[in-house]
Amino acid sequence: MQIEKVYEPQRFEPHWAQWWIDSNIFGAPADAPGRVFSLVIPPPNVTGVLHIGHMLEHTEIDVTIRWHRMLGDNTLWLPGTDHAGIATQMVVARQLAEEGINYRDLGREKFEERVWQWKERSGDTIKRQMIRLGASCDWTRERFTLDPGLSRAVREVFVTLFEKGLIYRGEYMINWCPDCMTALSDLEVAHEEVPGHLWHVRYPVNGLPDTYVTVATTRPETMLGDTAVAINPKDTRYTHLHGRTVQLPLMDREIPVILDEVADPEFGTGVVKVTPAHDANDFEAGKRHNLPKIQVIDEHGNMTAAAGAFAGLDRFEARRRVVARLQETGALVKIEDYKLNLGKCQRSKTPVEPLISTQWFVKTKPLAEKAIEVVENGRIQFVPPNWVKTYNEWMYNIRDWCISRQLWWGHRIPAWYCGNCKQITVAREAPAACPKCGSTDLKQDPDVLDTWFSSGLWPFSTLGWPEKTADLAKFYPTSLLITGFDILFFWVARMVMFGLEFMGDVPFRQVYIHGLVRDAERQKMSKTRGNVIDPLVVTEKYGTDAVRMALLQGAAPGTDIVLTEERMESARAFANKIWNAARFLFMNVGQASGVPLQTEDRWIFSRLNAVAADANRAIEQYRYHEYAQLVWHFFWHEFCDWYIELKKVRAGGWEHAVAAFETALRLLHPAMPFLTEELWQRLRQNSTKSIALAAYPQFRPDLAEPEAEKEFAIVQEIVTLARTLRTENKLDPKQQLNGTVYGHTAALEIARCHADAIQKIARVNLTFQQGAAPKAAAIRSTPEFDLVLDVPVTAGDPARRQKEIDQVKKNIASHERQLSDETFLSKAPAKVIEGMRAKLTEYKAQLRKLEESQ
RNA sequence: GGGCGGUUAGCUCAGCGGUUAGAGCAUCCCGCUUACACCGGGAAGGUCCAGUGUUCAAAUCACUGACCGCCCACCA
Repeated sequence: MQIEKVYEPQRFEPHWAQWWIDSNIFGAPADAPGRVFSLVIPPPNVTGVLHIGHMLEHTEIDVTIRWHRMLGDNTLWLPGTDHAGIATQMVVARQLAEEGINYRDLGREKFEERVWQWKERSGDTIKRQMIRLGASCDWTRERFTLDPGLSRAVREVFVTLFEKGLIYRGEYMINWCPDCMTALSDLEVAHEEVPGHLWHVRYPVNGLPDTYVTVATTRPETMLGDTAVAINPKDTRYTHLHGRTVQLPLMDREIPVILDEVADPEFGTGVVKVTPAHDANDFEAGKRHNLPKIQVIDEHGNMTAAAGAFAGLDRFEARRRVVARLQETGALVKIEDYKLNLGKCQRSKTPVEPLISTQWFVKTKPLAEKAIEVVENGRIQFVPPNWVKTYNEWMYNIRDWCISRQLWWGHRIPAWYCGNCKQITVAREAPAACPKCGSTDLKQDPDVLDTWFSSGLWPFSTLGWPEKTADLAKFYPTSLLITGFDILFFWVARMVMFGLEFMGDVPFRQVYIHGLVRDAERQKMSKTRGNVIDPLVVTEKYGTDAVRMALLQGAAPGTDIVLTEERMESARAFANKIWNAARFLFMNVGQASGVPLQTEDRWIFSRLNAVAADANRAIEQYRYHEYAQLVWHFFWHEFCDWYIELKKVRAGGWEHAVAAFETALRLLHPAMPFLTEELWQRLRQNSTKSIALAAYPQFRPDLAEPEAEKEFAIVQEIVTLARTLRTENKLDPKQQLNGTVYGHTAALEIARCHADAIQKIARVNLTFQQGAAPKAAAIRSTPEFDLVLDVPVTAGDPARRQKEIDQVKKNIASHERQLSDETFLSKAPAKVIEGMRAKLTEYKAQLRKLEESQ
């Protein structure tokens, strides 16, 4: 059988990627019997191409998915993409801006057309990338959040929640991004600590000459909208102000002193200005005291007419001017440096402006209660489990969710306004006439929904809900969700709430939270840092399998993943190693078959069996790094370094080697699907179509061969010690040496059995002697035997020998100390004591040998 | 202000109560041994952040502290 010398993944990876799809290897029939495993993809945003973080996520998902498929489960990985409202709208708007077009001038319809064009391209790219990365999804079930079916689900959910009173519309203080020109949810505001100032401003008290109250503020420009100052009712310092009013500087407006808990006596002067229109706390205080709300900043972030002399100014310019004016008038008492937590728009990084606005909200408390319960009672499990705390923290302190966005790209809110009677009608489809007055002058709400509203329905909307589909019956609840912690609240939490509310069941049974991909310096990857690893580039350079393997090697639960060129290089070397092992096997297969199993054959099958047990457990527990290391170590350091090397010096029996190799390929397949498919297809000793559908190796007690493992360990030990002695004594690696093994009958018997193999591998001709070894220069000892090489007496290394003796002495001392300790003997388990005694005996024997041979 | 994670070999990380603490990469030495130089063989390298405690036994558990990340939070 011919196979090319060099591993060139680019030659076959795209081929198998396409073949898997053409052969419908990954389709999950809704009517098949048997155990089901289902997972919906965290839909990537159609904002562009996939980055390395996606590749990590998809690799982890793919390993688990392929494993389940090979276990024989009816396995579904449902792929798709998210319209990502605000993010995508910004991308396209920016693109238009580069063409010199303001997207608003284009008009809503034309703009939406442009976004759809963008979506088609981005969606295609994402799909192509995923296919190239070997993601074993069922593409016949691909979904997009704006698909008609999913849009219907959105309307159904909206209307139902509205009818239940869980969605309401009202005027509240919301986070407003003056740059994106839309309302945001609390989650879309990123708080950042920035240096700022605390300006102390004094307000004259009416009716008390030369009396002032000093307030401290970080936003002096908002004072133009002050409608009160507040003091704490318990604050005895200010009882003389009760019932009074103060004069608002710059505006010359008389505002009341109110008694309210917003004022913290401990902070600043204990007096706080109240701006109900531009601060969430003040908004609440204003409601309590029936204060007027004066909006001095508009949606563009500019000062309104109500700001008097400052009208029309940008809010930051207004701040400078207000401060300057206060200074001039002597109202500014003090400027203090102060670090403040500035809320910025997650997308545009613009400081968010708290504004009063009429928006749609989801009443989240009732939904959250159930969502907390299912995690508490274990119906949903988090891996690693510490995420439960984070999840609960958020759920217990949940606040209502502002879901309306003043954008064009997204799901239109299913509400219609009557131009005649102002009635608002919420409905699944556009009503023909106003149900209240019969007017046909109806306008749909121009706003769209928060992207996460539709993402929250993803586990069931993608399966056909609200229709009662076979898919839904078969695959909901999904088995597992694999995603990043950054969208735990945005997405995971919402899916749990919606899933419970509309399906009456959890959306998934387990959530595995993966880490972040970082660079060699542990830095987060970002475009601005210029340290991003492009999946397409590295895939082309090292092969998909190698990149997957490199990612998996770092993918320990609860940790971030460091990905470096070196790691990918070494993973590629691993692939090359397997490739060449296959090449060697193929060259020899067919030669002298019919040879019975040798010790090394029994050993490798026994090892394979043990690795199968470990690999299954590792994947099951999402210990991808462990799985990667297991197969890596097995292939390279057991199969190649020992097994093949031994096979070389045996006559024939290659069919056993091929059988072991084939099993190992199946073990490796979830990690490196392309390489394993390529080699497996070349082997083709199975009637199964693809290795992706072959059985995943399982542990079988009857395949364990402890005697063969023990026997082989002695062979390994003799060979390794012979090599050590050779290097230590600076001997030519090619020189054939003579040596003697001293030891007890059992060990000698084994050694004698494999003398020919040892002779060829270690290049030592062995003789065998019962009993202890005499003094020799080149000697190495184990508890089982001594190995002496016949080399010039001068060649030894006394320093190394002394070091070894010291180490053994130290071990003996510590063991003796332990074993003479009464408490230890009375409290430690017998197994431990026994083990320690045995060890002590061994050390003593070893020491004797070392000293005798010195 | 709360919460979560981390601190182990030069680097990146495993290990998370019982033998002399491991891996990959990097380093040093020797080898083009007829699958593979994307290779083989050998070696060197660690007071497991500090302190206190629990325990017969601690890198591993608890507490305290230091330093580094991250998340959440309406004190002006």
